[in-house]
Amino acid sequence: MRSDNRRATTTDAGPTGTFTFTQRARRAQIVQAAIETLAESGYTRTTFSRISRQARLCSTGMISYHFAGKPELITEVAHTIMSQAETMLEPRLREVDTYRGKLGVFIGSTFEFASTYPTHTLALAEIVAMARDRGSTGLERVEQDILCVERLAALLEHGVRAGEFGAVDCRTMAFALRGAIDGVLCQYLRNEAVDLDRCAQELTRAFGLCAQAA
Amino acid sequence: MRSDNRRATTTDAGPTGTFTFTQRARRAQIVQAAIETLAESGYTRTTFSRISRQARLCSTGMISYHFAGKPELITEVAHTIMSQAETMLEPRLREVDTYRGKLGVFIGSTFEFASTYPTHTLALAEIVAMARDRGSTGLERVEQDILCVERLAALLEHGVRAGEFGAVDCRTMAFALRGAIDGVLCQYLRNEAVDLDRCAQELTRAFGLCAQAA
Amino acid sequence: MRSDNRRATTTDAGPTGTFTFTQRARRAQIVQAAIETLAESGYTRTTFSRISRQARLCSTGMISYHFAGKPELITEVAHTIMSQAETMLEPRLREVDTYRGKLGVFIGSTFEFASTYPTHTLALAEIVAMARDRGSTGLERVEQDILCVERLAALLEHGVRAGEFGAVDCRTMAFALRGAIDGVLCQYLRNEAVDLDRCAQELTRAFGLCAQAA
Amino acid sequence: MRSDNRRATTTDAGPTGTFTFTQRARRAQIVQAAIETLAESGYTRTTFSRISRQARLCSTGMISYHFAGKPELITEVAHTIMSQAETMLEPRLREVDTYRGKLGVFIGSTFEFASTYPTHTLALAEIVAMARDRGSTGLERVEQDILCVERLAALLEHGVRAGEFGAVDCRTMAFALRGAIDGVLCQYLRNEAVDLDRCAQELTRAFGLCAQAA
DNA sequence: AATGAATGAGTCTTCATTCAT
DNA sequence: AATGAATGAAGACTCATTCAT
Repeated sequence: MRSDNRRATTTDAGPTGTFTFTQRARRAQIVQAAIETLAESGYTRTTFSRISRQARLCSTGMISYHFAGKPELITEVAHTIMSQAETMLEPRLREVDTYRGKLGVFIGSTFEFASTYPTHTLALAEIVAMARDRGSTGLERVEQDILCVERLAALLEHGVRAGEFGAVDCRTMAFALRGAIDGVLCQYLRNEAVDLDRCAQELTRAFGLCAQAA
Repeated sequence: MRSDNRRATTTDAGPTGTFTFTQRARRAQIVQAAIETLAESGYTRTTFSRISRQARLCSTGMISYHFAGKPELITEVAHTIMSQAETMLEPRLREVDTYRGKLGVFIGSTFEFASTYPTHTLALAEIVAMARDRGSTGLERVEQDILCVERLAALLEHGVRAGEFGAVDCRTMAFALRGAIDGVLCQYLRNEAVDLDRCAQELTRAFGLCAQAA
Repeated sequence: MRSDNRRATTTDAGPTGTFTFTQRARRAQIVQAAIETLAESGYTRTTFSRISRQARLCSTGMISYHFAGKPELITEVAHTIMSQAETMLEPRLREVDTYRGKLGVFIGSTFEFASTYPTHTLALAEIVAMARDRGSTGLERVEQDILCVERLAALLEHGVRAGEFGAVDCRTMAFALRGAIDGVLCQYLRNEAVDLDRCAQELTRAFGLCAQAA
Repeated sequence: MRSDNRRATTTDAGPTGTFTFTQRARRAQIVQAAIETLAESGYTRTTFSRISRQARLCSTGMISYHFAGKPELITEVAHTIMSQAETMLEPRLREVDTYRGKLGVFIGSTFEFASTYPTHTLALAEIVAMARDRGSTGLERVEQDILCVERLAALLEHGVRAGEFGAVDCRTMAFALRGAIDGVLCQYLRNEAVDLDRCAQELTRAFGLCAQAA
């Protein structure tokens, strides 16, 4: 647990909490190392030892010093990656008017993020697996955040209301689409040749059409 | 590793190997307890001691006595569940002639299996996560068996050749469909209300149509 | 520990105790398997499991059934091998009159036993190692028996009294000779080419002469 | 395997590897405890838990923390003892010119080491037994180092060439001498009264003469 | 007389966490 | 602020021994 001697003098009341400049830098360094370790070695082998080895200038003790525990670290890793993906997605979504267009942007942007940051995507995939496991304490929140399909469901919902999509159970379709995207990315990250652009088009059409004729 | 004590006298040259009646019974009991533990506590917490507690009447040594190691146990669990799903799927596939029909049967039967055996489905999902992790040793074979989309890809391929489906990258679509199915099941297994039947229809249509109009 | 249900009906009040015909046969079979296992797999790997596998027709339970414990089994193995060596040595010793001659016979016969029964010699060597270990309970007696140099010391003593050898500390020289023999056998059993005959002559002369000129 | 936690910052590129001051101290402490345990309890009972008990202040985890595994610990123990013996032997060998003299020094110094450090000698004897066992993994290198008679064989060889010793199979004689020394030490370490000095003289003469008259 | 099955104490090892410095 | 060292609970696995049949 977080050592009591770690006190913030310069405060940073952002969403990441209250940390000094140095602390934020260290946390970022550790998070980066954790991402690389997750992507390279996989969930089970992502131990504090490996992470600290990856971030050449810290010991396992330092990780415990900067993070309240493993769940906090993993949570921060997940949020870091997700907000990065968000950064790529957000402006593109705003450029498009139709919901079908937004759907295409969503899928395409997700794929592009994966091809631009495969390490981060792999790491996030490992965390998804980790978080799905009801054995990992402290990751319940992350699980909700990661697996969250609310945004996607809302997009579909709006599209339905706008008459662009058929009347479907949007939440379920969101889960299906989320799964489909992950399935394709899984294939892609396994170094199989995948035409992500074409695939994005096909998925967009399939999920756009799926309930239209119903 | 498997205790050298345990040697079969009554042979059973089935796929389960060469075991006596009692051995098969114990193995089945342990496998069942492992399934329940996986579903209930998740992969990380599925330790020999939890499994033995679940199976009530044995110590952790007994599991080691009956299984060569953790990978063997997990492998047997996976194969048990998969062959159970296969048993449900196989005859239904044969009842249908068209590939589109077969696709619908595939999705529907997968959903029905999940609703009939949610525990087994959850357990298999945990193993999938486990197997994807590059950190787990000895599960490489299971990984291939579980994550295998060959069957699905072949079904789509045949459908394309028969002119029932559009010309798509069948392997990628198989990954997408596999992912979509898992995504919906994920929602379902999280105790959310899902109309699996309707969802099966929609997915069937979506993936059946997806490239037809191209 | 020896099961109480094992009762001798036909008695055999020999040095091996009181056993029925069947019991003696089983014990011999197990002892033989133990010898082979010791020679092949070495001390640490000589477990009841391996022994019972070597003796194809018995389970580990049977070994416990026939022997009071591991020490008893190992003890019997040692005595079996030693009495076999004795059988080869005894008549030859009687054929020679001088003590120097007897010394040569002792060394030569030991070497011949090793080349005739390398498996037994290897097994005995493993037991020697095992018995020297103060960690193996119940083998104290075996240790005394195996490492016993009384016979050799007595031979030297008689030779000294007869004026054939110089006045040495016979017991110490017996230990040295015993060690020298084992050293050479160690080399021989490691599959190195050794001219045992010539070596026997040299050792005989060396230890015969060693104190003569003193 | 060696915990990844433990990483040296202060380097020590000696034969002991790269360790900090504290690490070297702890390793030495554990090695010392292991030596005592080996000598007192014997090889089989030299478990991490006994060693840690002997070293009073550490848990078994600490041994794993400082050593990559049991083989590494045992190897370090062996090398420690052997280099200690070497330290005693080396300068004495250089003081003597004749090979016969060197032979005497070798035997005498070995005996003196044993009488000065009986615990270390006992411990090394246990490791020899351990290393001879084909069942112990990871000790192959130690086995070669410990059982190595090359040095002795070379000494004899040089003596033969210099005409000081008779023409014998030096390697075999080295094994015999090594064995003879061990045999006597075995007696000595069993608390029997042995006149090591006189014995050294006799062995030197015996092995020096052994083939001279041939 | 024999066995297959079960046991449980004990093995080495891993790892997040703590703590003195 | 940081670290190296230490901890100890928990992990999988082994094996001589016991026991009902």
